[in-house]
Amino acid sequence: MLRVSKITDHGIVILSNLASEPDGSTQSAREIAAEARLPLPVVSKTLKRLARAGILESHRGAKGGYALARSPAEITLADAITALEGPIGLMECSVHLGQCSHESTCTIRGPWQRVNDEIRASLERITISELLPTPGGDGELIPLRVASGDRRR
Amino acid sequence: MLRVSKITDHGIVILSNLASEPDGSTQSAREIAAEARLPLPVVSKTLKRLARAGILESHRGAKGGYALARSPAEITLADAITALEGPIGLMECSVHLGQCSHESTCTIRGPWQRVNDEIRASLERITISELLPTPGGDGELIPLRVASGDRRR
DNA sequence: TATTTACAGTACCGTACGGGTCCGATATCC
DNA sequence: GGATATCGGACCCGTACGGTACTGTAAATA
Ligand code: FES
Ligand code: FES
Repeated sequence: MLRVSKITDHGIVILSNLASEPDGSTQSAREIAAEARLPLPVVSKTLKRLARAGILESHRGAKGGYALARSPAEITLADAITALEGPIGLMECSVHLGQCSHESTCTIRGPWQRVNDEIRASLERITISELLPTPGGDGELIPLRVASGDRRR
Repeated sequence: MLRVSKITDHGIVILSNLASEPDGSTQSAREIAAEARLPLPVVSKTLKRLARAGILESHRGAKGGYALARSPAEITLADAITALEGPIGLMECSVHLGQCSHESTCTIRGPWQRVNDEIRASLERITISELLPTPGGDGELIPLRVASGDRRR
């Protein structure tokens, strides 16, 4: 299905929730889980990964919690995905060579690489702040800048 | 990693190999496996899926085998991926609603959908024939039409 | 028609990863 | 300094899927 992993899914939701808070505010894992209506362990694990990748700041102890390490407009979807499930690579050989059993006979590596780059570029274009409803109006969504005219099937 | 499944990976390689044969020619699963240097069972399963999806024609019995059901230029990557691993949907809720536990509180569905559409559009733009080396020159690759200027990180 | 070839479908197995639990480390507050 | 709250890391478990094997069925050939 070309799906991002479940944990990434959760992570994006969490990030967008955090981004809609006044900036710099820290929330505990428990609060975040409640807001996202997700089980605490899952949220906790997700937060840990995001913190380790430097997307979130973590503060321990009482009154501790997590906060965005930088502005939502500076966090791209590619950042989040990479942090949560590793480098973006559609195929095994997209991430580093020598994986596909026999690159010698395979002529499609180059073209695949371009597809990969194109998709990564798409994901790098979108930031967390673009996922939020507009601060003023409720429910209204910021329109995305789509790369080219969208062509449905 | 935002990876396509392994079977899709194999499928694309197989399709590109078939596409480089003179068109209409059928090859047995055994031959195809030999050419792709992949274990026969894996290739066999992959071919079955592609045939069921109508991308390949299968012919049983002696002298049977598989052949492309249509021109390589008419088979997009999206077709192949959909055939091999189901509909393209980055998140659970991208494919059909009512999956994400609580769509009511989730504000990011709309934007995500656009990201999904954009990526699917990319995959629909690329055909199998574009993965092949140019028929005349050896090793030279047909340049892809990238959607927009590629911006590396 | 008998035989051979090769695809079709089903069922089975092992690993990988999402999901969950537990204990240790650290900062705040009394 | 003790108590409490919260994050960090290691470990365990169940499911899902890639990989495999087996049996059935259709087509070609003699
Ligand atoms: S598919 Fe990976 S090198 Fe060919
Ligand atoms: S509805 Fe699926 S992430 Fe919100």
